[in-house]
Parts: sequence; C-alpha cells; structure tokens
Amino acid sequence: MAPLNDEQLHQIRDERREQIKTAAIQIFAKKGIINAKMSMIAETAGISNGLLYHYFKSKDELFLSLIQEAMAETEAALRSIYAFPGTPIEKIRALTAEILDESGSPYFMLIHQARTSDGVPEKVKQLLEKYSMKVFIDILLPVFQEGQRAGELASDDPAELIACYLSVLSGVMVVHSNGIDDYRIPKADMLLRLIEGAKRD
Amino acid sequence: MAPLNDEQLHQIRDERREQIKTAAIQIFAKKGIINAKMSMIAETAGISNGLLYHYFKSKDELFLSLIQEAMAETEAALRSIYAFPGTPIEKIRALTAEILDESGSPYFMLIHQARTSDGVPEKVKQLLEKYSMKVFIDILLPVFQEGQRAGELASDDPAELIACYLSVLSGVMVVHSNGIDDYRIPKADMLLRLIEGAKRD
Amino acid sequence: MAPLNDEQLHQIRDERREQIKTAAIQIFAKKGIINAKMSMIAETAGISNGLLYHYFKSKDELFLSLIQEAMAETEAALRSIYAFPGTPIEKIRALTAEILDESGSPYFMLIHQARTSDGVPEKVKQLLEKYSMKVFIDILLPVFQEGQRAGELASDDPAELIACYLSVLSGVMVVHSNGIDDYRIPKADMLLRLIEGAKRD
Amino acid sequence: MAPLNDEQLHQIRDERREQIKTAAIQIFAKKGIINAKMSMIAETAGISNGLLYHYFKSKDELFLSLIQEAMAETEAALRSIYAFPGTPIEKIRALTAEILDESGSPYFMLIHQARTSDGVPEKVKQLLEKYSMKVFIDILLPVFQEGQRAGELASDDPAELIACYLSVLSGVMVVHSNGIDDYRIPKADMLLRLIEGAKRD
DNA sequence: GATGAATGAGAATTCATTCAT
DNA sequence: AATGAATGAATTCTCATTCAT
Repeated sequence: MAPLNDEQLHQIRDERREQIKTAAIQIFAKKGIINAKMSMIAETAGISNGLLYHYFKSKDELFLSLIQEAMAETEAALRSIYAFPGTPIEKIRALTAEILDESGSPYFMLIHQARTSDGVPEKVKQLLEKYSMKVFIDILLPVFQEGQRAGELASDDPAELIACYLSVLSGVMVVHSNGIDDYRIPKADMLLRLIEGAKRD
Repeated sequence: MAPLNDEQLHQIRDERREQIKTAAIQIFAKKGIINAKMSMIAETAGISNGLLYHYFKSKDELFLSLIQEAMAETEAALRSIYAFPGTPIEKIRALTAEILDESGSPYFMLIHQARTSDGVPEKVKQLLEKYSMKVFIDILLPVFQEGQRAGELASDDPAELIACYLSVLSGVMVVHSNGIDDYRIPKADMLLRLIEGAKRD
Repeated sequence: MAPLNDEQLHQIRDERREQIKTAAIQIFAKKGIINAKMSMIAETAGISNGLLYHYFKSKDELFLSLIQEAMAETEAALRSIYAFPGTPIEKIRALTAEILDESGSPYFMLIHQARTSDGVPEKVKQLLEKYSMKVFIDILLPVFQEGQRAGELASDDPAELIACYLSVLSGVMVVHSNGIDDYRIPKADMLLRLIEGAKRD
Repeated sequence: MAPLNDEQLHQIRDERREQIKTAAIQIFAKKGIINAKMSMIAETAGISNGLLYHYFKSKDELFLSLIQEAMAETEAALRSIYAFPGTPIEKIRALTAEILDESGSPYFMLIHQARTSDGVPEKVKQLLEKYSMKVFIDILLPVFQEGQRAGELASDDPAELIACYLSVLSGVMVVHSNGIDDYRIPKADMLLRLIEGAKRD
C-alpha cells in the first residue's frame, strides 16, 4: 500500500544502473558507439527500451559515463604499480599481468572505441584529451626510469618506451577482446621482453 | 566517335572497380562495416551513388571482395619472408618492417574489422575460417623453427610464439590505424625483442 | 489516528483536483494540448505522475474538464456585463477591462487551443459546438443593440460587430499569452474604438 | 539513357523544395513545431519521408527556412505601405486590407508559432530577435507620425499605437487561421477605427 | 555507363499510461 | 491515497538500395 521508502528506491535505482552499465560495457566494447543499439543494451540488461532512458538521458550520456569509469579505473590500475613489491621490473610484470587479466579487457576496448570511432560525443573527446596517453606515461615514468638505472630495462627514451609498451598492451587487448581465439594474449613474461634490458638471462 | 570496343569497356570497368575498392578500403578500415556509408565510398571514389551499384551488387559484396583481397595480400606478404636474405631473425625483421610500414595498415584493420564486427555477412565469415590464423602460422612455422634451432628465437612453443607475435602486430596496427598519435607503432627492432632468444646482445 | 471520514476524504479529493487543474491550465495554455506533458503538470502540481491518474483517467479527460470550466467561466463573465452600472458602452468597457486583465488570459488561450489544435478529443469538439461563438453573441446582443440605438456604437450588423469584437479580444489575448513583450495588450479604451459610433469625442 | 542535365535537375529540385515548403507552411502554421509531424508534411507534399530529408536536413532547418521567408515577406509587406497612394490613413488602410487578405495568414501564424511555442530551435530564436516587433514599428513610424500631424490618427504614443495595431492584426489572423468560422476577420475599415483620430465622420 | 532523385525499413528517443509496493 | 519504476507505441532521422532518365 505505502510507496516504497527512500532506501528501497535507492537500491532499485543502483541495481538497475549497474545492470545497465554492465550490459552497455559489453555491447559498446564489442560494437562501437554507432553499431551498439540501445535496444540491444536494453535487452541484454533485461529491461524495456523506455526504462533505459529513465536511467540515462541518451546513448551519449550512457557512453560518457562508461568512459569516465573506464578512465578512472585505468588510471587507478596504473597507479597501483607502486603498491606492488619488488624491483621495477617485478612491479611492471605484476601490473602487466593484472592488465592482461581478461576481466579488464572491455575497459581497454571501450577506451579504444572512444579514441578511434566516429560519432563520439564532444564531451567524450574532451575527456579523452584530459586523460591522454601522456597522463599515463607520466604515472609510469618514475618506475621505468628507476628500472633503466638498474639496467633492468632497455635504454630507449623512457617516454617512448612506455608509449610503445602501452600501445602494445592496448593492441593485444583490443584485438583479443572479441572472444575470437585466433588472436592470442601473450603471457606477461613475453610482453616484458619488449622493454627488458639486453642482458636478461 | 565509334563506340568503344569490348576490350576498352572491360578496361574502364576494371579501372572503376579499382577506384572503388581503393576508396572502400580506406572507409571500411577507418569506420568499420556498419559505420561505413555507401555514400561516403561513392564520394571518395568520385562517382555517384548509383554507379556504385553497377559495379558491386551490394555493400556486403563489396566488403567481401575487399576482404578476399586483403587476405590474399596478407598471405602473400607472409610468404614473401622466404625471399628476404639473411638468417631467420633477419628475415623476420624484414617482414616486420614491411608490415609496420603504414601503407599496409588498412589491410590489417580490415581483417580485424571482419573478425570482430557484427553485421559481417555470412560469406565473409566463411572466408575468415578458411584463412584463420592457423594458415598464417603454418606459413611462418619453418622460419621460426629454424630460428629457434639457431638460438636466435625464444624457445617457447613455436606456434604459440607466432600467434602472439601476429597478435601484437595486428594489435598495434589496429590501435594506431586512426591517425591518433597517442598510440605508437614501435620500431621493428623493439617488437623483435618479443621473440628473440635470451642471449641477445 | 482515526481514519478520515468520508467527508474529509471527499474534501482532500476536491482540493487535489483543484491543485491539478490549476497546474494543468497553465501548462495547457502555454504549451498546447500535445506539447503539454503529463509529467510537467504533475510536477507543477507538486504530485507524482501516478497520482495524476488517480484523479483524471487520462490526459483527454483532464483537458475536457478544463475546457468545460473555461467555457462556463467565459459564459459567466459575459453574462456579468448586465451587472455593471452605466450606459451600454460603459458596461462594455467594464467587461473589456475585466477580460483584458491578464489573470483571465489562460482561459482564452485554452479555448483557442481547443478550437485550433488537432489531437483534440472528440468530446471536446462536441463541447465547442455547444458553446460556439453564437452562444456568446446571443448573450451580448441586447446590450450591443441598446448601444446602437443610443448612438454609442457603430451601426454595423450587431452580430457581426460582436463576433469581430470577440475575435479581436481573443486574438490579442492569444498572441500575448506567452509573456513575450513584442505583443501588446491594448488598453480597453483603444479597443472600444473598434465598436464605437462615429461621433465620439 | 543519359543522366538528366543540370537544368532539368535544377528544375526538379526547385519544384520539390517549393512543394515541400508549401506543405510545410500549412502544417506548421496549423499544428506548431512539435505537433507538426514530418510524415504529415511528406504526405501533404506527396513525397516519401526519406525524400524530405534529401531536401531539408532536419525539421529544424525546414522550419528555420520557412520563418526566414515569412519574416522577409512580412517586412516587405510593411515596407510596401509607402508605395500606396493617398494620405497616411489611406496608405494604412491599403496595407491593412492587404494583410487581412487570407492568403497571407499562414505566414502570420507561422511567426506566431515561432514566437510562442516551445521547442523552437535556437537559430530561429536569434532570427526572431533580429526581426523583433521594434523593426516593424520603425518601418511604420514615419507614416503614423505623419498621420498624427495631419490629425488623421489618434494621438497616443505612436510606437505604442503601432505595437497595439500590429498585435491586433496578428491576433485576428492567428485566431482565424484555422478555418473555424467562429472567429471573424474584421473588415479593414473596422480595424482602422482602432487608430483613427477622434473626429472621424 | 552514369546520375541523383526517390523509397522504406530500422534505430534513437519521448511520453502517456500501468503497476507493484 | 501515493509513489515512481516500468512499458510500448509513436516520431524523427539515416542509409542501403532502386529507378527513371
């Protein structure tokens, strides 16, 4: 009889938003912004078309909100490198393994879609500039420089080294992110060779 | 003015088809199958919308014919490794450099699109199975095995090594293929480290 | 707390209905039937969307009930002319001033909307015929005829004179009713010139 | 066999655009921007939905282009007052008669819709400011002032007099513009009384 | 061969209305 | 009585494809 109380409503709203986001990440990552149909997202989330718009004003807003989350998560993941134990290369290996872990893959794909697709809303483009690769490079610079001083890493220009490393990481996540077995995700150890110093053993 | 003879007509027809294909490769690679509009392709090719349909029965047929070409080119590029001089690693380095050369990038992108997009016509899917990565691995297997015997290459399972290597190559080409400077194409020398044996100098 | 008795419930119900009607008049008059959104009306009335439908079965029913009220009010306003003191022209001036008073404007707008919009429910159309301008003309006919006999009014056909006068009144209220200063509501004295006899001083 | 030549294409395009504009004026004037459905316009113009968008990029653009035309026509109509022969009041009578001529009515309605509706695109709003009533007042000011000096016109503030006069004109056109006979368009002579000097005979 | 006007099916979004609580 | 989540039909707009010339 009585209407739902605030707490119940809040819970329903939160659940629905998560439900929608989870569905949307999959669909957007797989299809790109334009190919992703709101009706697919609604169906995947198990709700009606209309309800989708109750929670997100538009496709663009939904996409933006996912990208924001993906960016924040990615930045946090990179920053977490300093929490790993060991020498620089061990830190990098741990970070690499964490990123390669498939569970994070849709986020990389999403950011790739945002960077490369047409039809990306203006707000998303602004966000991408704020979080350009330079930001990520700056985060990793200290640990790479320390690794170079220790002779653990190749002696290329460190910023360039990081940029290439992140490009390769993004690349393999992207080509792999569709469940097609043709593309392999290399083991972290193999990817590390890209950046290791010459005299590894 | 006498009417053109059969041969001339045939030649015009072939030229137009090439013109269209060239335009279509760019557009498909950049936008993906569904985002690529037939009207953009026509405009890029400098012809009318209607004429496109004189040369290709449908968007699907056009796409299929491009993928066929891309596959054949890619296969040929891989086979050409045996024409390069030098030791296995030198052959691989030469092949890598050739692939990384940006001019070839649209083909990789196209194949990636075909593998990962939805809305890909059934015939294209069949073609992709015929040319699965296994085919490419088989082509490269002899040179990789020889490289391992010579101690030039890492001693991982060779098929896996090739799969990972091709995945990384595809990945960097794909993420880079939109002219966004954030993503770097590493130098061939750097990528080679992925597969080189431990004792490089 | 004893449950509310029937009378109290009835009173609450009536208050709510008035609250809703007041909100609805504003919104309908400003936006037109189709542009007026039930959610706006609910918000303006300070109640939930769902509750609106407890009190009015549908948008159409709500609109119909407003038009009924507007018609009745308008008719009453016209009839009140006989309660004003003075000569015919003084009565008409008083009536005009009352109508021009902005507070009454939404009613005119509403009736105009009803007459001119599509998407008006059938029932409303029937009501409009019942209260066609002829009814209003008949109400005012005696006072206009008396004014003509007294030489205070122009000697046009009296029914036509009234029809034109009411059209002008409706017109200025309608074009003015959106708070855009470009359109002026003329003073009653000016409008009276429309119908005054030639020899005014 | 040969494609249509430029002239023929041009002619087709022009005809279609006129056809669409004519249909659109009716529909917009009658229904307002939001209520007017593109499908109605297409149907009235006797073309497909898609073709409408071949000629006008969007509903907004179509509306804007009509408003521009309406504004220009209205301004031209007002300026034409100086081409009429006779004294100021005779000029004004001629202009009034021309405006009241029903054929022009949709234009007035259109401008009214643009001024008063919601959902009016930003560009249209800007246009409305550029052509605010002040512009129209300025055009008519000289002839009204001359009329006042000649004692032909009432001695109210002339700008106010014009504003009221134009408001009344707009008003009667608007309420009448739906083919409902309840609302009358007064004769020009009657409307002139609004502004005539006291001692008319 | 060549053109571009024309069509229509499909996708995003809005909103009246219903329903569980 | 009251709430707001949920639904689905209707509307704008896009684009592959066809067709008259």
